[in-house]
This record gives sequence, structure tokens and C-alpha cells, in this order.
Amino acid sequence: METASAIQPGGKQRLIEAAFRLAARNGTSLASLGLRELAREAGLNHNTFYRHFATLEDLGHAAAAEVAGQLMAAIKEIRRNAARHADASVGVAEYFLDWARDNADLVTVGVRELHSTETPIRKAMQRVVHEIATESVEQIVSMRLVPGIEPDALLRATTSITHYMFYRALDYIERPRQRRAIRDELVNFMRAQFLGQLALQRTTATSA
Amino acid sequence: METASAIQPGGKQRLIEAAFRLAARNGTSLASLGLRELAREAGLNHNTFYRHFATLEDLGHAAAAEVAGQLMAAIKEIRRNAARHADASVGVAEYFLDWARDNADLVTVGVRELHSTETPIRKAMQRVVHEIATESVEQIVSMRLVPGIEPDALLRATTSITHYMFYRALDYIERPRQRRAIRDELVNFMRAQFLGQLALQRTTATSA
DNA sequence: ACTTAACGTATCCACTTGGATACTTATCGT
DNA sequence: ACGATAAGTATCCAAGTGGATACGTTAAGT
Repeated sequence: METASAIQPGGKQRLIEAAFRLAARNGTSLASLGLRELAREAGLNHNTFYRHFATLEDLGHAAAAEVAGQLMAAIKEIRRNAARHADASVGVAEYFLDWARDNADLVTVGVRELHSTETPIRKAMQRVVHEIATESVEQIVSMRLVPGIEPDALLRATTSITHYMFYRALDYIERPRQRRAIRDELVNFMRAQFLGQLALQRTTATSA
Repeated sequence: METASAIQPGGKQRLIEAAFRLAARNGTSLASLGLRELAREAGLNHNTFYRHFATLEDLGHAAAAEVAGQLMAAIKEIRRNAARHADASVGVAEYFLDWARDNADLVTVGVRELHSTETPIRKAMQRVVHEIATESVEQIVSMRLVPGIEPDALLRATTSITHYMFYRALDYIERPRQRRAIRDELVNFMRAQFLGQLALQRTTATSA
């Protein structure tokens, strides 16, 4: 089984990957993919689908697990790399956007489903966003990257930033010529969020 | 013809509205709607579609015009109302979110398509976001709502805010119980953006 | 070598689809 | 009243769909 995966992914993985490719390319959700369309894209007979999944929603759950798994692993890696960067915001922005570019289908589908109906991928993405935001709070606090900011203000900032990162990742994937500008704008946004929440905190403190 | 519209919308309008309903409900894009599905939802024979549109993309263009027209009209109204508000940010947030709630299908589809492939609605939404952002700059400058901020920093803020407003509108539509919290969070985001860009501007000024 | 399980393919079928074409209805203009 | 036009319905057809069922292939275990 491990040997087979090294040579050619199994039917199940091929179907999952085909689903991402189709959904990304067509701007549709996984739930509206056709069985035969999917099988054609995976290079399989359409009945093979039922060897691995009972329903399209089943496939959605597998895809959601894929999204969450890959994203969380990437974020860990990005955090490690960015911690060695002179400016953490710039480091995170660069590594994240480059990773998104290299995993375009998965990111594209994940971000699109973030605004969809209650699909498995949407739920997975919501959890991912929340987890990234809260772990970012812990990292920023432990490294004293934004001195003086309170945890709830910080969480508001990291949540907005996480969401915005995914949104900008779509543009980064689509517009090769504007990548530098998109990255710079993302860094600007991140800084504005921290400074803005800090300023709001001070305003609230002086009026209380 | 005018009499007919007053009593029951014509076939064309019924098809457009049906398209929004289906896309919003199913989390799909207009481009992937089925002809008969659409006709059923509109209460018409499926061939009636061809009386009004040559292709589904044609319908997409009509829908895009609808989105842009209604959104821009609503924004004008919201600006008038909010200008009479003690705090403009709170006023804009309230009026906008309530309008979104009352036009849920159109907003839902519009925001979803903002992250889609190059569909007519996506293009229309991108123009709407840009227009709202630039007009907000003009209004804020003329009313001196954020004294001292430079126009390019202000545009960055209004662009982020406009996008975030649409994103939060989806949650506002979906989660009646959390509406108060969502509105407050949106207001917080708006203020943080202005203050953050102002702070960044000062930082850049002192380091130059 | 034989058996079993997992995976993949082929065939069939009832149903649905998009689009062509013919027909019907309602409205408007002369 | 009549004719033209716009809008809507009905019928037909070829192609495609999802799912049931049978068959084929491969790998692993005894």
C-alpha cells in the first residue's frame, strides 16, 4: 500500500484530488460535482467512486480532513520559518502566500467554501481559521511581538488577519504580476490591525 | 407591460430572482444552474428561459446588473441615513447589515461570487467594492471624520472595511442570535482600521 | 495453490437534461 | 376586426446522469 502510493496515488486520493481540481477550476462546490465528471477527471470508472465513498458528502468529509490537515501542517512550518525572520509579519506573509500558490487548488476551494452553505469544508475552514488565530495569540504573547496589547484585542486582530490572509491568497494565486504588491499590502494590513487594536485599547482605557 | 409588472413580475425578472434563490440556497454559482431547475423555481416552462436569455452567461450578466444596481442604490441611502447618525461608523454598520439581512439572497450570492471564477457577478462585485471604497474616502475627507489621514492610507482602510462588511454580512444573515455581536465587531474593525492606518502613517513619517 | 478481500471495469436501466420545433395565448397597433 | 409580436407551453429527441449488478484483476493470507 505504501509502495503503491509512492508510485501512483490510490483511487481514493485520486478522487479527492480530482474533486479539488474540478471545484477550483469551475468555481463550483464539491457538493455539486457529478459522479461521472469526477471519475473522468480522476481517470477512473464512475462506479469506482462507490468503492471509496457512500455519497458525495462522504467525499466532502474526506476533502475537509485533507484541507485541515495540510493547512495546519503548513502553518506549523511557516511559524517555524518565520520565527527566524527579522520581521515576523513579513515572514508569515511571504511563507504563507508562497505555500498557498504552491497548493492553489486546495486553498482556492477552501477559501471559497468558507463563504458557502454548511459544507464539511466550510466547517473545517472555520475551525482552521479559529485555531490559527488563537495559536497566533499565544505565539505573539510569548514572544512579546506586540507589547502591551490585551489578549482579547489581540485575538480580534489575529482573527481578522487570518481571514484576510486567506482572502488575499486567492488574489496571490490568480495574479502573478501583482504578487509583490499583494504581499506588501497584506503586511500593511497586519500591522494596521495590531496598531489599530492597540489604539482602541488605549482609547477604551482612558474613557473608563 | 407596466401593469403586468405591478401584479406579477415578468418572466425575465422571475428567472433572475429564481436564480438568486437557488444559488443562495444551494451554495452554487449561477453558472452551474440547470435550465429546468431554474424554470421550476420560477414556475415557468424551461423553454421560456430562451425567450429572455440566449445562454446562462446572459442570465449572469443580468444578475450582475441587478446586484450592482441594488447595492449602489442601497449604499447611497445608507450614506444619507448614516450622515445623520451621531457616530457614522455605527450608523453605516447598522444600516448596511440590516439592508443585507432584508436582501439576503442577493447579498449571499454576491459575496460568494466575489471569490469565484471570473463570473459577471464577481466582476460587478469587484467594481462595487472599489466604488464604495473610493466614495467613502471622498465622504470621510469632506466631513473630516478621520482628521490627518492621507488619502492613500484612507483608501486602504476603506477597501479593507468594505470587503469586511460584506464578509460579516453573511454571518449577520445566517446567525440571528449573534447579530448584535457581529455589528459591534464590525464597528470595532472599522475603527481599528482607521486608527491602525493613521498609526502606520505616523510611523512612516517619523522614519522618513 | 487456493481463497478472500479490495479495488476497478463493464453493462444495463430509468430518469433527467438542454435544445429544437411546433403550437397557444395575450397584447398591441392599425 | 385583423395581423404582428412577444411570451409562454407542449412535445420530441439525443445525450448524459446516478445507481444497481455482474464481472475482472490484483494482492495478501493461509
